[in-house]
Amino acid sequence: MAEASVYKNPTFRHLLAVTEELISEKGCRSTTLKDIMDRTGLSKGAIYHYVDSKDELFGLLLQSKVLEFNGQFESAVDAAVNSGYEFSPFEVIGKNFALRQDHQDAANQIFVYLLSQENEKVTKILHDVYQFGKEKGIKWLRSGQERGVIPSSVDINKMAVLFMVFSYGLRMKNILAPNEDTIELRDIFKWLLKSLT
Amino acid sequence: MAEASVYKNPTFRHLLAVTEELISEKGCRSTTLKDIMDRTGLSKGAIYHYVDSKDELFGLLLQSKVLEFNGQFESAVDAAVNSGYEFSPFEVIGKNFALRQDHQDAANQIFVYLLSQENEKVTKILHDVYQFGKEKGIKWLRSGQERGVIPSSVDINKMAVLFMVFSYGLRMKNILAPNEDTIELRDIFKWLLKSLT
Amino acid sequence: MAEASVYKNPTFRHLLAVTEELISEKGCRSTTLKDIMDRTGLSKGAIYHYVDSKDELFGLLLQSKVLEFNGQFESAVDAAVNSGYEFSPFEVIGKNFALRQDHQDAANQIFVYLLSQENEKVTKILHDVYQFGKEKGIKWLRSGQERGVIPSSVDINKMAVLFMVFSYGLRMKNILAPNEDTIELRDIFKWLLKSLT
Amino acid sequence: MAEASVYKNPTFRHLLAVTEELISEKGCRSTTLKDIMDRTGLSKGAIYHYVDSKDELFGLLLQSKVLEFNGQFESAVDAAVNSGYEFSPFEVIGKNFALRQDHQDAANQIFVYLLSQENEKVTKILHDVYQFGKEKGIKWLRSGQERGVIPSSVDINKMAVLFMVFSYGLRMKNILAPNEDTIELRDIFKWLLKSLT
DNA sequence: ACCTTCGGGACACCCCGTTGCT
DNA sequence: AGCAACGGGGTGTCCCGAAGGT
Repeated sequence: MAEASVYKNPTFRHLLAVTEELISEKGCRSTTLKDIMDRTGLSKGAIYHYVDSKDELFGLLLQSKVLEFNGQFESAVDAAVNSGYEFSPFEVIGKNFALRQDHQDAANQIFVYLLSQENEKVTKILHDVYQFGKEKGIKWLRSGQERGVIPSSVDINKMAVLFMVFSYGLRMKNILAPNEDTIELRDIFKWLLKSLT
Repeated sequence: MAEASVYKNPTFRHLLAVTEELISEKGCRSTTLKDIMDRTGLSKGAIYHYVDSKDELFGLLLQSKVLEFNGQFESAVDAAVNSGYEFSPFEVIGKNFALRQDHQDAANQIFVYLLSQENEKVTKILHDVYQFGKEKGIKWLRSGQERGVIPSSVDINKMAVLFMVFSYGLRMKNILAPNEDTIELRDIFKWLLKSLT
Repeated sequence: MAEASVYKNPTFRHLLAVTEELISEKGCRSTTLKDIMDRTGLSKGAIYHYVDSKDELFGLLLQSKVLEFNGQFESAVDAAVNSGYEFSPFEVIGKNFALRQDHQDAANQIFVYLLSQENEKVTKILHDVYQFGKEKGIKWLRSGQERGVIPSSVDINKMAVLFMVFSYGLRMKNILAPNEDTIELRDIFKWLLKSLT
Repeated sequence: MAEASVYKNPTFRHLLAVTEELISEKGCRSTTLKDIMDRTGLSKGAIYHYVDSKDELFGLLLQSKVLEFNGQFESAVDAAVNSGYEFSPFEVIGKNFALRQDHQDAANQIFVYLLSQENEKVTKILHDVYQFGKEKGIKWLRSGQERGVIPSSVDINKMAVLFMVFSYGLRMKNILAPNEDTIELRDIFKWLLKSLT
């Protein structure tokens, strides 16, 4: 998950912002290059100067959102730790889960859209996003262990993977059956904790 | 999940079979109508006589695979029950999980592909597939309860939904990171057992 | 050089006619698909229904012109034979040479344009056109031999190939240096006659 | 055919060398500016600093090859003259013909490619190349006349033009029907000599 | 002089879906 | 039940220009 430097370029940032807007409005499949051209004011050549394909554009947008989310996450953890308040990991991670369940969120839409992708670059981005989430989870779990909230017997790595699996599964469920069978986060936590001790 | 009668038509069955082949070979996105036309020998008009869009074709193929899988599942349960042997639900459900993790499987590819879909018909099919899986899970859990393998305190419905979420999540994980963090079936069984008590 | 039947379709004939017009006006490279669409009133899809690529369209146009020219040639020979007049082969072949030297002629432009082509279909068409010309030459030479105008010692096949080479060479020269070193038809006749004895 | 001085610049020479390589490998049409950029390591701007268009680049490459060939030709003639050996024009000119028949040769490919060109600069280069070849032929024929190998009655200019026409024609034939109807050089010489005396 | 980054737009081709005829 | 003909939108490739840095 490197080369975040690209995201500094104002034209490129604009390109990403517009793309995100459009995806939120009309979804990935319906967002055409022409739409992007029209709203950014950029030409096809300009866009293809920054990316190699529409899918890569979507992929980079996803990556940027993940990167951005990471910043928020880190700040939240730091704040919780430094404030001296009781460390409440469930709130932070809960937000993460909540976001992941928001079907309209552009990042989620892109994620799902890119899953059926053969493109190598995109595959790499997707894999990076997964790794990134897992590592973040590990970090958070470890922090919980240090504070005694999570039993030290728990296999952190396995637990993190399980978190990811559930997180992704929830996303899918929310697409398939948005308003039925709402799952409470506390149920999942209960389940996971029980399973892992 | 009705109108399975359509699947009787030999031309349509041929159409589905060819489509499945192609998807297994090249993936959903790369499978074009032209490919299908060439290999079936059918013209565009003939294909559109059976379906309204390519996505619907994919959707119906997915549905047919689910229906087919159901038959196998029911037989397995019946066989286990009638054989007088110890009821071994984990084997059956394990197969299900295993299948869902097979990234090459056409049904899985279609499922993922159709997730990023706006089409109403397709949404319905996807929802049906979800419901179908959930109901199957409920049936299986209830059967377990009746035999005393599963404690009666378990909320069958909630548990079935959890299973679905977990199943879908595994599928995603397998696409994103196929060879890392492999989750063993035995681990899954362990968790399931623990969570059920 | 088969499947002349395609040329019966009125839409396709129109397509060819318009393409020929455009090439005569602006040359091959400058004739775009949009030009053809605009003037034929056909859509992109309609055009690609008949041909697989622009180059193939050009190739088929060339083929049709050669076919058409053949008809004229055959008639001319028949007329000469049947009229009882002295057989004057040079006039007919002379016309051929003259046509080949006309740089503006669409067929010539296409021919030159397609020479730098990798496309397999196009290569085949070009080769067919060559063969076709050679065979026509052979026929004509043989007919001359039967009438005693051409000595029987002449190697008909070799001579036909020489004619082709010469014909193509003239075409090139006319593109490269249109107004210099003009080669008079009478000179060509003189050479041909001398070389034949 | 002036300004050979440009060819001294090492970057430009590199540019030409790479372009020649690529054309030999993939042909003119398939050789894109991007290919050239990638292999030279030069940027678009750098390339356009030396040439005004891709066609001009190809044209200059052709010119450089012709210039280079000329050096070899002159040396060969001088060597033949000075060595005191019997002047053997057929060998030298034969090499020329042989080269022209090599379809893979980059110079030939470019030549054919540029024929269908409207660009003024390119037209000029092509014309120059023609003139250059003709003059070389005249020089050689005159030398042959002085030595009595060629009858003095032959119109040198006309003969040179005929040579060019045949040379170009052979090139075309070789593209169209590479392995059929191989023409022996001696046949052409025989024919030309007969025709011109 | 030499080279780069950024940007523009024309173009070819692919691909899905519709229509009317048999 | 099946098909040829057709429409037209979408993507990515490609050549090139402009502005500016070294």
